[in-house]
Amino acid sequence: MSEPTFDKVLRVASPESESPAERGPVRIEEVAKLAQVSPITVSRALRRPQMVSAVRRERIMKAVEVTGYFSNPHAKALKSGKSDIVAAFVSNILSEQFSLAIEGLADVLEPAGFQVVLGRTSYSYQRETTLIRSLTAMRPAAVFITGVMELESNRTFLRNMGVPIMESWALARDPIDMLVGFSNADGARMVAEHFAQRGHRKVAFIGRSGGRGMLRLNSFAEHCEQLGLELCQRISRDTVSGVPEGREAMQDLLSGHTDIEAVFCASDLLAVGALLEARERGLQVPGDIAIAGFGDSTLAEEITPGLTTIAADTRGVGTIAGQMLLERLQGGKIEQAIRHVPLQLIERGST
Amino acid sequence: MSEPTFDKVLRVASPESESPAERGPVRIEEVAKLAQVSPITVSRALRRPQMVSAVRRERIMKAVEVTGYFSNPHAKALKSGKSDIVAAFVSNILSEQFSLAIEGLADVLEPAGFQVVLGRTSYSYQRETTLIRSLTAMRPAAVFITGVMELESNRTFLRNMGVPIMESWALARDPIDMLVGFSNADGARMVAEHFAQRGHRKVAFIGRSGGRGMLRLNSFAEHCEQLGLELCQRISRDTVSGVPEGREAMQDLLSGHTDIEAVFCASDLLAVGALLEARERGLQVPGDIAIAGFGDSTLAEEITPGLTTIAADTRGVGTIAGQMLLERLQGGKIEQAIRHVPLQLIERGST
DNA sequence: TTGTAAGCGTTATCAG
DNA sequence: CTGATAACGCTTACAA
Repeated sequence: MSEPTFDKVLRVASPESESPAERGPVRIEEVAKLAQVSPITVSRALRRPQMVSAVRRERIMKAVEVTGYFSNPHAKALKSGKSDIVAAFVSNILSEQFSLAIEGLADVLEPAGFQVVLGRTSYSYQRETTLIRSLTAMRPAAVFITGVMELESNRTFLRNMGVPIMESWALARDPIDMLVGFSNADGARMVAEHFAQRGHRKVAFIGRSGGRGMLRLNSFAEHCEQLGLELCQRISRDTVSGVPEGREAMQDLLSGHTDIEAVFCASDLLAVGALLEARERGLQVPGDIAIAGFGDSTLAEEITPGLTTIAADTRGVGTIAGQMLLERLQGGKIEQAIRHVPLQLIERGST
Repeated sequence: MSEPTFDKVLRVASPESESPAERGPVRIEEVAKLAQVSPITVSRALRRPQMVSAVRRERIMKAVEVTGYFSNPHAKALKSGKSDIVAAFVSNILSEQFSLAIEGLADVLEPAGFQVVLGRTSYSYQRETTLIRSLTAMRPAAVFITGVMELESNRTFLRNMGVPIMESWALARDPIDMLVGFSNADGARMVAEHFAQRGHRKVAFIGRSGGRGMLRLNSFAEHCEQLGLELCQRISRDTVSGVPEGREAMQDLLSGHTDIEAVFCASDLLAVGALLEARERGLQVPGDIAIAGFGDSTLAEEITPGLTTIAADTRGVGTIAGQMLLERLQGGKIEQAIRHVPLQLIERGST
């Protein structure tokens, strides 16, 4: 292998007034000495400024500035039994939708002084259980979950922590504590109605056999029946929902019934796979077969033809979750523990 | 708004042998009492098992099991001055490439008992500086950065922390401590060579005006000259590199020179935007104009025609970073502080 | 409004 | 190899 070429990377000079040569972290005592008060007064000035007289408060703030003091979160957490960490459980950090929710959450919580710490459950109960142990060891101030905790033992464990817990995504009836989500059932209904409006009769479903996939299938099946649609085939897999899986599922579908008019895929990635496969086999989309997805990923917009899909405001889920958690963290009460975020059917070229 | 439909969400019964009704976290003292040793022996048995006799070690491990003890990370960090946290600075958690690197990093570090904590710098020096303060307050065991720290003051600050620091992505010459990256310059060279091979003469560039965009432009320009290609137009923007920006840039490009044969876009998203715009204006890709990107996002593969692009093993960057950090964390020495990850040109339909 | 005293749970240090 | 002791930096409880 030839010698790689180095990149000339930008370097930016320090702005004025930088911290003097670091000689280890500054402790509260140092600030106290400089401000001529006791350490506890510094602590108070920083946490509840109104508890300290204006004169001292100003002296303290100046001293904090000068020394570059930053409270040691471990000492704080050890003494108070509670940290400024909000633990967020995410099944898959590569998911655009989950990442958006985390962004929304962090955008609300970070300005309030909380640190969002991500834990990856990787869709595994084993990982989830391990993770709960290690994250709760950090004495988080609150917990957010992109999804619903399924294992009863983990639900109990979280409940017993005594901190605000926010589940999300599916609109489940009995959250551990609070929940913000959209109704998978409603989304599936919208697709069934859309297919019916378009005059399709013979339809099919592609999705995962568990979790959200199942929720979407059940509702889709139910509403197809109500609307007089014939659900000819249901392809449920136990695997990940990716583009390749969508292709495979479409192959299976087309090798069976050849008169399917519309397919509902429980995720956009599956739908994209299905769409690519259909077109490669010479089928017109939506002429020969209409395809709808779920999730409104960027892919749905960029692909040709655009993918009709169910859009959820996933960043909004994170934002609302953050606001509710913050309210509780600041001592407030939440009257409505379950918040519903409506879905929307986005019509594009694929149906 | 009509009443939303609730989802019937899966619940899974607890497996056998669950922790008994939680009555607050277990402390090391409790374990010690049960195992009939002193707390410090428990601590040792957990951290350096070989320092404790086999008999006691077993008694202790059993007691840990029975009580469900999990060491309090705050007490540990407070006393030892070092936590099990690895701080990871990411400019954008929505980026597929960065997320992959984080996955790779966490996959290596988590099994070794470290917690990867993400901080979002959002491409802002301000945010980055604030974040460094709050993350270093956690006394991380190591630091990972998706990118290179540019501000000199922040570089100094990190260096002074005295923990392993890993920068990444660009192949810069003088890292704070360690670095794993690929050569942006090499990637741009590959594209120039590819265009030359294809017989193109009049080429253009679209990218960001700073950071990686600039690196790629400089190298591209240099190699175009060497290869006898004419770099007719360079469109550099100061904004985000998204699909809409790619469209706009392509509009600008086409409103100027109309005889451009090939365009190198410094990111896949820009390239996708450019590609969509070109096709909507009735141009054949690659017949009328060839387009190449950088990054090999999933989009590059799924779009029609497939996007020729420079692929980097970004998960590999995270994995290697994790391995090197781990080596250092376990007391080892790293002889080669800079690791080069080769790039690869993926030929698809767009060129 | 401010300060004193004590201790959160762990581990470094030193003694045995 | 094991244990007693003290201390990490902060905040709760109480007192002034």
